Amino acid sequence: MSANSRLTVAAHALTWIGLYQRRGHEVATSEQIATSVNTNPVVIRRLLAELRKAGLAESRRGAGAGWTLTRDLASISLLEVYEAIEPGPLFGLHPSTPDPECVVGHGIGPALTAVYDEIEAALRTQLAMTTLEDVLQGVLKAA
Amino acid sequence: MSANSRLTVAAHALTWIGLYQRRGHEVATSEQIATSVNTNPVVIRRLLAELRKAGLAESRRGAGAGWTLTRDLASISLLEVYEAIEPGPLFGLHPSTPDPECVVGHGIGPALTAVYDEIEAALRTQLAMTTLEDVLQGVLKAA
DNA sequence: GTCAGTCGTAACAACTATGGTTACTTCATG
DNA sequence: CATGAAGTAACCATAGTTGTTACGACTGAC
Repeated sequence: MSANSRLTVAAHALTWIGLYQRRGHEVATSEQIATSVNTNPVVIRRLLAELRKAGLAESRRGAGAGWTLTRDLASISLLEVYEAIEPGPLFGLHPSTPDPECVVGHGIGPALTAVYDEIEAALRTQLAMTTLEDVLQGVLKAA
Repeated sequence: MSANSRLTVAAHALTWIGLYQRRGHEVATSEQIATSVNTNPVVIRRLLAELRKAGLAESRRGAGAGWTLTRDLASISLLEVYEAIEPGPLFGLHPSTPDPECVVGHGIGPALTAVYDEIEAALRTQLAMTTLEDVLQGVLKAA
């Protein structure tokens, strides 16, 4: 898979809004964010719309419109961002149901599901350990 | 999406070969494996070819041809299988280089890379904890 | 009320990855 | 030589991601 940049762009956008608000601005426009991310504003709006569904961002319409965070950067973990934008499980099972007559075909699904569950739990634990405030601090340190 | 079933099919195929050999057979054909996985033999051959490059499987041609494991199931971890078939990193960075004039655009790459490295390390640690023998035991227990 | 600016969304194209299928070649053993 | 299976190329279909254009909906400023 790979080349899945959705988490990167989402973290970038939220961090950008957070820093912008911290500097005294009320709202950030999708065009401003898109300039920083180097993409199209619609891409930003689509992604932020998913984050809004998860309660992480809000949007205002009309004149002087734009995006705001609903919470402080320090209270948003990468896990919340990940869950807001990544629907499916990390590893999928078989495209077609394997042969139930075969011992392996019959038992491999449950066996792998147990393993995958533990792996995803570890992934989530790791994602939960980093907040967007941590990301912002990393950004400022790198600058 | 995910629907990334490559790890599932690879683990299934290797486990199947291992059990088949344990039962006294010398080689397993891609058609036999494909029947258990419920897919096309070419799909199995393509995937096993990648595992052969990684040194996990071997193939014999000609009459009486087929596939064998190079090592015991207990000595093959899911991490080795994963690395043999998943080329890229779990999370990608930006599709286009973000704005270097922007503080966030400039620093977000290194900041996220550090985070992603830790996450992948945790994923690999978890994958390394399970061997194909563990998978086979789970399969037999489920049956 | 009008206007301007911005979000909300649909629609489309391009690209990539995955999965499935057919067809043909290559090879080694009996 | 005949046979059975791997090796591989060539497609097709599907789905996800990214980028783009276009247009409607909304709201604050005037």
